[in-house]
Amino acid sequence: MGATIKDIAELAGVSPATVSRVLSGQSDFYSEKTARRVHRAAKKLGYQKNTSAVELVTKTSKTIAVIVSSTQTNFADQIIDGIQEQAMQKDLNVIILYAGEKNAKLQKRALETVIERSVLGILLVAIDLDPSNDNLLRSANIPFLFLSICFRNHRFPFISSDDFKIGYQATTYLIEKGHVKIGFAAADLESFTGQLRLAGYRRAMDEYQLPTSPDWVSDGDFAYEDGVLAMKQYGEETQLTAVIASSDLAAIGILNQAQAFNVKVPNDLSVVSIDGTYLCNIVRPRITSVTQSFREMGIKGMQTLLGGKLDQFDLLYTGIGITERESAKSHG
Amino acid sequence: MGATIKDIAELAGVSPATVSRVLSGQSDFYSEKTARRVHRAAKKLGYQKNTSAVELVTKTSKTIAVIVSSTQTNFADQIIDGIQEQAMQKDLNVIILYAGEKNAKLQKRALETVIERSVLGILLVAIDLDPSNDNLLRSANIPFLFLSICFRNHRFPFISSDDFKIGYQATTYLIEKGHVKIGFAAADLESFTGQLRLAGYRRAMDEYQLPTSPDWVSDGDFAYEDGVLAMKQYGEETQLTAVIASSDLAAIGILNQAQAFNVKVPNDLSVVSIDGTYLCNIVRPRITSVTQSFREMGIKGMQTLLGGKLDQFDLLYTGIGITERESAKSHG
DNA sequence: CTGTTAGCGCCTTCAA
DNA sequence: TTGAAGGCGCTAACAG
Repeated sequence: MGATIKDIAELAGVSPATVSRVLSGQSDFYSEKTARRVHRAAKKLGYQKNTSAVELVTKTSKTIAVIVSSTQTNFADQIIDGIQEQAMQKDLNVIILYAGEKNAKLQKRALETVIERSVLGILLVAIDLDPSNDNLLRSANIPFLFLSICFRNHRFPFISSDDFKIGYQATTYLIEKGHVKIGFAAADLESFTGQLRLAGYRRAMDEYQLPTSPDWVSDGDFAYEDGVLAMKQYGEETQLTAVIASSDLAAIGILNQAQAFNVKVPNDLSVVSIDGTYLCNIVRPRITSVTQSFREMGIKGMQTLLGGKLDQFDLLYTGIGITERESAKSHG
Repeated sequence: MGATIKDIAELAGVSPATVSRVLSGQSDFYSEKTARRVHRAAKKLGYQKNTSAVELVTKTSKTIAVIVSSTQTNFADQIIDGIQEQAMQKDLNVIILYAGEKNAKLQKRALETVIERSVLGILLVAIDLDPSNDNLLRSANIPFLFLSICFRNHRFPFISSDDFKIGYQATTYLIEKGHVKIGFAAADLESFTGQLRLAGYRRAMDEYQLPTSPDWVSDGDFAYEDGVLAMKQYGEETQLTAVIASSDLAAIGILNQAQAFNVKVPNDLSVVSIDGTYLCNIVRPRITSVTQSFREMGIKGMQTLLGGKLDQFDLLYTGIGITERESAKSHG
């Protein structure tokens, strides 16, 4: 293939070791003169460093791996943006791998790929790791951190929004707007995230001594279709005056099905979504949301990952906040 | 770090060479018995192959790299899906890197990262490579192929939709619906893609002997805001009865600004977008689009990349088609 | 400041 | 079918 440091050494009339020192920028260990000679020779030969060789001997890599749950998670972009920003700043490379949705085999494959390459660190974005892969990840001896997902019992270190608070805040927002009958739609109730949010919703309703009904809670998977289904479940003549959607896409599903029912948002029904991605701004009516700090999640994620101490890592939540738009209004 | 084949060899009572043969599956070169022994030892030690070492000696890698222009290109997901499908099938790993939007430095960085790792092949999705990086890519001696972007004069091999045809087809569709005054909005007229589509639009208008006006063509960058701006440029009282948007997001921008103007879509104004991603289905009215075969682009991309012969590669266009939805209707 | 030497973990002849 | 030996390209002591 390409030229090696040996070729450069020959052309520049120095030893390979010197070339190595110059090229890897170990300043103070070579003279300006030889440095220039080496660089010139390298350029002339179109030299490209062989990362495999470097990593083989140094046993460290300058790339961090991001494993994402699928191509469909529309907020992952923001998290990755934050990661990239930090990587740039710290002169690290980032590679991204997809691990599908709840697919143990794909997860394993992605993990193996990055472990075999002994990356510097692994960030897992919205990955609900199959327990069969726990050991693989743990025994690799590579720092890792989960992003945008919560675990029970400190199974793994993670950074996420406080999902209980998300549910709580969305609900109190609506209650304080005068709503009493509030739906909770399209979250995956099997997931810890979904359960936390639901718990937050229930707590808020309880605190205000508002009755709830199982019919108001619809199961799903955070998807557009789940929003549509939820609205269908509530029905054309629903008694609900407000709904909390588990994601922006789910909220759009609710909006569209409401329109099909000729239920007016926000006049007949207020909708609050969770996430607050750009989608909230481009649909009409715009969607009021509990907005998560995804970009910050990426930034904090990188900082934490690189900061070490992941073993004694104690829960870090990134901020959330209500962004008011047109899809929710006061009731009564 | 982890165990090496030497450790395994010791534990299994064979030579490292044998372990290597067993683990890399060179069947016919070892007995079942030793194979079992080796595998058992490997599992016991939690062995993970050191990819750096393997690649250093074999000089080949089983991973293909995908470089994407940014996290914002919402159709890239579909292309990547297609790529992943093929990779899965051929037992290849894929890593994804972002190269920003028109950012020569980021492009260079991404290229270097993957070249240094001597990946099997490089797929560049929606990357308008800065000329300063042409040489880097070419001299790496790694097969590469551009996806979803066109080049003049065979600068690089690519697979894309036929952008001229896209412009032409969108226009004739509207003309045949009776529209005469048709806008062409929010495409980047500096890009070859934008120019081709515009040429297609003009050809169609010409063929039907329809006059056009420079005012009907708005420049932009395929973004949501460009759609909004285009509609503002056309104005509340526009004479246009139809507009072709350069992307789904741009179309949504047009929709929203039209609504702000109280211009009814499709009654007062028909809108056709280019791309046909899921966004077309979740906004109201749904958007009629010239739909591109992004997934197929990914699949064909992988096949072509791996098939070799990229030097004598002759243009391959993936299919397009009109998907009728509610945002466009007959005029007059 | 620079050259020499010895591997990193693995694959691959070559011989046995 | 297996083992021994050499080397991939690079870095890291250790001398000088």
